[in-house]
Amino acid sequence: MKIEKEFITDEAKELLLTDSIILQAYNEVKTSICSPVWPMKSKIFTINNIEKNCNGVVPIKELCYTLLEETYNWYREKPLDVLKLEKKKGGPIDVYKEFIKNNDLKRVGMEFETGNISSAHRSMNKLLLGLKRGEIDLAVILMPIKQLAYYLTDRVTNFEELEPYFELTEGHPFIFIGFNAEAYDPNVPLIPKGSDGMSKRSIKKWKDKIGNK
Amino acid sequence: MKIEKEFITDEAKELLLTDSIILQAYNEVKTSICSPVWPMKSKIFTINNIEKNCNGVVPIKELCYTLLEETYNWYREKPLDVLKLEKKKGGPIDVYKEFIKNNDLKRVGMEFETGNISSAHRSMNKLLLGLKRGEIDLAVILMPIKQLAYYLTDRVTNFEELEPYFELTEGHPFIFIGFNAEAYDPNVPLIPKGSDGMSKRSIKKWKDKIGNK
DNA sequence: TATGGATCCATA
DNA sequence: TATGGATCCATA
Repeated sequence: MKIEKEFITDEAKELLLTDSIILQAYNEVKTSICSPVWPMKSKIFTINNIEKNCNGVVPIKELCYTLLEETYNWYREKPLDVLKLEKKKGGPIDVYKEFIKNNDLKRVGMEFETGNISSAHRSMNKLLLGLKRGEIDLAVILMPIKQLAYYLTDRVTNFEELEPYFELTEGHPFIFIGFNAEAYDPNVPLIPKGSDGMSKRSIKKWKDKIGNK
Repeated sequence: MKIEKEFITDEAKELLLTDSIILQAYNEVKTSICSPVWPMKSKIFTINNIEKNCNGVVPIKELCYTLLEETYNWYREKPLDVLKLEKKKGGPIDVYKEFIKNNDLKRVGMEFETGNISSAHRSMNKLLLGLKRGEIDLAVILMPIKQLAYYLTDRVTNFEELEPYFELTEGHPFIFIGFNAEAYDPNVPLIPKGSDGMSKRSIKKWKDKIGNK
């Protein structure tokens, strides 16, 4: 997979220039989102473009999550205190990591969005809530660009459709990343839809880490 | 239908106390959301509660829209300039009216939310964008409360599930209204799902008004 | 029961 | 093609 579009708020730009652990976080994210390949034994991600909406989305995230969790030690499903403890309502952040260096702690929350475009608004709002409440220091959303989304499940999140709303994150460190396949080819296998494509690998959840403390 | 929960930001409270046309808008909205009945010849809204998720949602909005459009002269599908003209991306606001009195113009944008809960985040974000850009002066979201939503299509918007995110609208005049059925009865007809329940009545669209100018 | 998601529909 | 929506699924 490759990164093709990006929007970085001024606050995030400033952090990337001045904070080496934030830069490390950003590099881990970029390496991870570029790691998915298709078909599985290929070196690049080639999407079947035989017709509109012909591919499912679930397996796309697989390798990215694996790298984040197993190589870079990010966690999955980190609850926000504001939702879990204070309001007792609302689910966790998709991916999360705490970076510590020289007594400086930086917490990064990320959402890998392949759900319906409306779901991306919830992801953005959740990360924004985490930023406003000071529970994370940087927010990231990963999503396909429109050109790729055309061949995925109808109405999945795409960079261009969320873009008009990026300005709602102004004043906060936020990074939006739009990824694309390296190649389009009607002869590669279709990505299965439905639960067939669901990975059975158990995920590295935040609550398991907490439980082990 | 009846109003059972409500959240009004400080800015909206202030407007309601000081601006008589905003108060009028609010009263029109309240009267309209209370107007739906079921079954159609009844005086109240009684929902079939035979089992979880047994009713569709589309016909619920019917009478509310009718009153807003035909009695109170609200319009449907008002585009925001920021989306339509500037960013050339994104759809219109669901319901809209301009109130004018003594040379004072107040524009109210509203969304009647019966889509998936994630869709309510988009509605909120769109109205917020309209407020931040100064294209509307008051935003309103209408949605079922959880108790009612339990008997509607799975995962439809409900007041309680959006509630943790209300604080993202702080600093702006925003009103959230949660409605409920007056009665629950397993013997009233189910509200049909799918397009069967879709009204064929043509709606009073903003662009038609503009076109007639 | 609660929650994020995945999928396809209807209309312009 | 673009966009809001309606519906049901999977998992905890």
